[in-house]
Amino acid sequence: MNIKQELPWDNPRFRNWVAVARACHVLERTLATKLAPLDLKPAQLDVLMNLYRHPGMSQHDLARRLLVGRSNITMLLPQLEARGLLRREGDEKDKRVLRLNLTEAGEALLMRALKVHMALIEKAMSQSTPEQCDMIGEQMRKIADVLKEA
Amino acid sequence: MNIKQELPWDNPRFRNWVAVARACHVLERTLATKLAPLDLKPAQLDVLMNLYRHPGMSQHDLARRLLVGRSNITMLLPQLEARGLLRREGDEKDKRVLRLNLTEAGEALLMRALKVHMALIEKAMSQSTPEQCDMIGEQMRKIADVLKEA
DNA sequence: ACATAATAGTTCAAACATGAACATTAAGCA
DNA sequence: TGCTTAATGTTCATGTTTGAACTATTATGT
Repeated sequence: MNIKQELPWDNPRFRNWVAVARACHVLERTLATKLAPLDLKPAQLDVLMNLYRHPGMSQHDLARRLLVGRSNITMLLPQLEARGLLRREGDEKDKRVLRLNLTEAGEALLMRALKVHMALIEKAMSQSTPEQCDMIGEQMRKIADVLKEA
Repeated sequence: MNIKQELPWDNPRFRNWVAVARACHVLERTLATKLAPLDLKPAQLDVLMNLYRHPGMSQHDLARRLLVGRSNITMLLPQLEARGLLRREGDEKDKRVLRLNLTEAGEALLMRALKVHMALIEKAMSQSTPEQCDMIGEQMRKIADVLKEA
């Protein structure tokens, strides 16, 4: 009955996932400090990125994409709207939903922030070959899919 | 001068890292709900795990391992100590530091939580071959190293 | 030895995320 | 139609995380 042999730390999957979580954490914190000069938080950058790629999103859609609660979005958007980075306009057909769009200023700030974000990711992933990098992305997408049904 | 061609979304490294971040986020949220019956948060589990592996740690060491501020530890520990999961004892040599150790109850709860955590990770990583899994861990450790100097 | 630096931990206020309860609007169905 | 159910977004109370200022203790340098 050797308990230690059954410990997670002896399990490669466990050890390797811990490494993933740590890398994520470190990159997130680093991004936060690098974005500070732009007065942007990582969460806010996520919002801008998603609105750029999916103009006219509703708040609910945005919340689901960001994997956060709807109330979080409600608290997050007014700051960005007040800074003139995005617009919230009521949908004509469905008076419940608010359509979200970036402003010019929002796009401009996004582009500056993306340079920072991109540089950081380049630095982080520069150790991996393209094949390794693609494989990682592929596995991670599978993981997200598997866990969605959990 | 096609701006779109330079966008991060066309860059494999960027796209693949986004997948990593999403997978982490999903697993973290899932873990939180699965740990709820034990009245344990992921952050608290991290504390117990680190104290199990490194008995007698100081709060400062713990904070650095968890990539978190020292004040966070100060806020976090009293809850766990009040539940009898760990002990904080002053160091004899250096009266500034508090040495942290799990109690029996702490270890017992940790073992139960680890079963949950382990099962979740097994499920998530079951899609990857052992070779892929090891490669992912290796790359992630490199990333964490590279970013520490940033 | 003594003044200065650095370190460990705490406190506090502010920012942030969360989930439940709520109002408004839309959809489904008898 | 009218009634019930579902969906969108907001509000609010709670708990968490953070960073800066603070106290107490140890290290360093002259």
